[in-house]
Amino acid sequence: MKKETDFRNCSVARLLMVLGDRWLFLILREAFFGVRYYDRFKANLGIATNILSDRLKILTENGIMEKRTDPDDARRIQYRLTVKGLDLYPVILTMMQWGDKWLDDGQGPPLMLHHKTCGHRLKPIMCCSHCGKPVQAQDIEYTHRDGTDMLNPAVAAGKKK
Amino acid sequence: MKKETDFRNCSVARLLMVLGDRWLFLILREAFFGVRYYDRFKANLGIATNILSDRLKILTENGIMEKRTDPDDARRIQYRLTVKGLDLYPVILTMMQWGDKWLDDGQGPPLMLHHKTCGHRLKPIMCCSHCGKPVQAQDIEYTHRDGTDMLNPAVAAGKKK
DNA sequence: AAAACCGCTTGCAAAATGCAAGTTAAAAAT
DNA sequence: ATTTTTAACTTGCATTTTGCAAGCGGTTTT
Repeated sequence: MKKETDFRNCSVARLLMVLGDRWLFLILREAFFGVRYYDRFKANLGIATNILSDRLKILTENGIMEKRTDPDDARRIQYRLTVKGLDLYPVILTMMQWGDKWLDDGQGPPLMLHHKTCGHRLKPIMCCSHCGKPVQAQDIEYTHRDGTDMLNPAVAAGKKK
Repeated sequence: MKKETDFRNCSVARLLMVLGDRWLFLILREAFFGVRYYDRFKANLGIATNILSDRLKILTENGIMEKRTDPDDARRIQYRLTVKGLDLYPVILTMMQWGDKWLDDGQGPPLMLHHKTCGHRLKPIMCCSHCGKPVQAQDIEYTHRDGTDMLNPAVAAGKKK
């Protein structure tokens, strides 16, 4: 995929230009589980060292993770999620939920989430911050800020071809 | 990435084994915007034809989209999201939101969402279905169904190394 | 001082990608 | 009725990306 492509000036595309790789998401998943060290990422994911260092570089260069030398051992480097990185949690959660629902092996979800705040098992749902109702694809309309037609970006809104 | 890898029996990893590619997500984005035809996906994304047909094949083989011949023109094939595919909406939405927030070009979000149900601009948030509060990474605890330690999967839960 | 360990880098073979050209079947135009 | 156009691919090939193995340079332990 060419980096210079505009992709209809869309935030999904922008995210994918940074995170469009399986390994990146898997590293993030590990990070959300609390993993912080190179060798642990490597061991848990079975990822090749060159790929791992490349991906960690991408994540740090994009401000999603940050490097920190371990105060107890100067050889070790901590990789930690930044605020920007922590903000990716809903993406990982929604992925997990879809996998739980549609890629089940018949034994139920591999991982259970517990919501410490309320003490119950977490079932996350996407809600409208205004009305509080769950969000569904068919309830949403789109408007592009530059007036582009969503279905045919070559045609400006309101103008007929 | 090797397909046979288990990846700690995680739903995120399972999803990524199917959807671990930029193009797949971009095709899905188009589909959620209402795009249904091969030539429109091609034109809107600027994707090579062999890649597009390959990705559409992956999506249909995995039950995320389905092919349907157009009743008005037997040459044309409609690609539509299945229920399983529509269920990926929260993933796309959370991606969009993160991009809006962290990859802003200073002009605000490229795309505005309007919630038809309540008539207001949509700002989706992840909530706990039980207590209704927004979900944050630090409020969640994990338990693996097979007792695996999240940080070190080689160690069973409760056992010290 | 020697050995072990951590986080890489390098070399190279294999796979994935992107472009252009060709193919098949249906529909529209002549 | 025949030719032309259109839609959705497929194929060939050069370029790029990936993945494995081996090596390397600091830091800590022995």
